[in-house]
Amino acid sequence: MTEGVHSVTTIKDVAQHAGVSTATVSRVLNGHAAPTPETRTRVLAAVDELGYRPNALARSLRTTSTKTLGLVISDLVNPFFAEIARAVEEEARAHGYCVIVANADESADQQATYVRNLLDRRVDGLLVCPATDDPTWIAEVDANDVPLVLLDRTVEGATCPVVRADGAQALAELAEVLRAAGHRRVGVIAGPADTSTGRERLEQFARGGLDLEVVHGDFRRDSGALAAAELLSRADRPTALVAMDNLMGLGALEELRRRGLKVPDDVGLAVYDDQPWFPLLDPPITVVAQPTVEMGREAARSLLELIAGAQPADVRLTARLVVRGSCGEATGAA
Amino acid sequence: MTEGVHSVTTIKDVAQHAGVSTATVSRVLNGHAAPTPETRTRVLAAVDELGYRPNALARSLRTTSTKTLGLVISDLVNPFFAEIARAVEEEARAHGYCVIVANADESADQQATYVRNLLDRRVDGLLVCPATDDPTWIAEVDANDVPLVLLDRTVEGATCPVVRADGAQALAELAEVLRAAGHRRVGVIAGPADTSTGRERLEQFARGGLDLEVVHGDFRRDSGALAAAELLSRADRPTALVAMDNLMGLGALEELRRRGLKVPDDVGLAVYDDQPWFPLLDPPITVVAQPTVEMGREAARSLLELIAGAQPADVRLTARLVVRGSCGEATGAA
DNA sequence: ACTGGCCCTGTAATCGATACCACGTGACCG
DNA sequence: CGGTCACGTGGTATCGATTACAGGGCCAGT
Repeated sequence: MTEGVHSVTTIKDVAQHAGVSTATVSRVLNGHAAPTPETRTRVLAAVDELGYRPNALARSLRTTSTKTLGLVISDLVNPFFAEIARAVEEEARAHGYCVIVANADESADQQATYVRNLLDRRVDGLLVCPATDDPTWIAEVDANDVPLVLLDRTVEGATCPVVRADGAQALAELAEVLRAAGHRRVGVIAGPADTSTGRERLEQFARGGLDLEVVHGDFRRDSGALAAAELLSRADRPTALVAMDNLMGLGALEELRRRGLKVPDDVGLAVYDDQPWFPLLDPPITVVAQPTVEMGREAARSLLELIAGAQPADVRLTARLVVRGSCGEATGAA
Repeated sequence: MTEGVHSVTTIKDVAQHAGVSTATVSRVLNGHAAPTPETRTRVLAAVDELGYRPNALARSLRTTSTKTLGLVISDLVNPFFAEIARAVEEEARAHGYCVIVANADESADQQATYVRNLLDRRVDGLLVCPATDDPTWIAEVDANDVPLVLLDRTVEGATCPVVRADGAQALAELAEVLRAAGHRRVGVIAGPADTSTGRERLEQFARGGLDLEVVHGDFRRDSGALAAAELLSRADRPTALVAMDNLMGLGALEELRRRGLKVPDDVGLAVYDDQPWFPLLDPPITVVAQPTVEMGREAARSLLELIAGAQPADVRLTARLVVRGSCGEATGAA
């Protein structure tokens, strides 16, 4: 338990202390067949006494398994992704895996760097929320034969499982709610055109048949404020705004407040992604809520299956509309 | 660049391809003295052609350095910690280090498990936001001679550097603001008594001389709602609530809304930790804002210094009061 | 009593890199 | 012209584990 001089104890020390070979120690620790109950207890006693813990690096080098998943996330400060990260981590832990979270900050470069870094560390599998459509980094993952699952967003020619939420229905309903509340011209604060979610949400919402004014943001707070500012400055200002992500929604709210515009009387508002504080606003914000926890969990499950050798199918969960009041009330004249 | 059969290329392959020894390849890749410009380019060409990337596990095993920091955080979904995590990660990256984020979920057990796991992985240093005061896990870190820095919270007999924010001044001012607004009996939703921040904030606020009703929460949302409910149900209900953490503040806000109580007329409110959406509420929430980004950055810097062999001092940043209106206006009769 | 087989254990190779040491070569100097 | 020194390079031990293989002891069967 107590080493006078601090020095990491190795399997060799344990072997010596227990009067056996390192092979035997290893066998005991890995529950392998063989060791006699008697040697077993002797080894375990030595382990305990020396406070021995196996060096994970050495072990992984030998076994080519790290029991570690890599998670590359677009933006850690985005609560949507933070929640996903947590769910992934929980599911992974339940299966004896550890997760390394890397934050790409919505940058394709940084994402590529992290993917490489995680591959270097020989993670057993990779979970990525792609920052952009650029698929070049995938080749690198494939070349290393590392299982890969895409989360939330997809990229061009991805052949790996994808886990995401489908908001088509919810966005159609949202268009209907806006129309019913008398909105005809709607300003959309869309995500980047080079992300699948950016494009899809816009496209699906466009099917609602409303007259759209579109400005693209980058899924971050400031871009939401900027986009809102631009939309609200236009000659015939839209009567409602829809932000396609919670952070841009936050930015839009800030801009509305700055301009002293009242929701929903001056301008209606809806946001993609729910947040715990949206119901606390006055009025509470109407949102498209994504099943974040399930997304994280399913993604982790898929990846673990892939690692185990199975061929999990794509997972498509459904987002749902939560009407709260920030779009105004339905008028008789629908 | 393209390997027909997927197989990881090792340094041996590169050596063979370039017609040199593995030692030379290693020297080139590590910028060591020696290699001739000519062999240099030849090796680099081979590296490029084979798409070789060194195995970080093997390298770390040999060098006993992983260029990795471990960050154990109390709760990843808490935006306060998420922001800290991001700052840590950014600072670490700037110095060529990678960060493994582990989420203890405010559980001492899970924290201990993760600390052990990170030690097993031979991180070069450890950054911990302790879940509780229990200091037993520190012995383990010390036994491995791994540099340690405590973040946000401290524990009993910690001999390592600590980075935190000092809210004494801000809390004193808050007490003054509340008093000026006519509040005398204040309900405090305090953090757990077995965390340093839980105790300190309460104690420092208590110095303000107000009549306090205290209920302890656990730094999470639900406990904030529960505590608020209890305080508001008491016979002579406090005229204001102070939540000692943003998540408990969120819970308290939800409870207030549920009861239809208006802030600040029915009950005043202040929260420890600022959040981007607090200014958007009606009224905007008065808060004690912590310098989260600086905390993360300073913690990372301290740890890196410690790793480099220096003896960084404790860092104590200051939190500041941001008065917004949720505590009511100062009345003439102060 | 001898032998075959099983069970437990130890020896040693191995994972993929780094680093120490020694060696060969060319240059420089006396 | 020979010796020394410096520099570039290769061979090999090593990091700390796992694991294939081999060997020794013991029991049972004939």
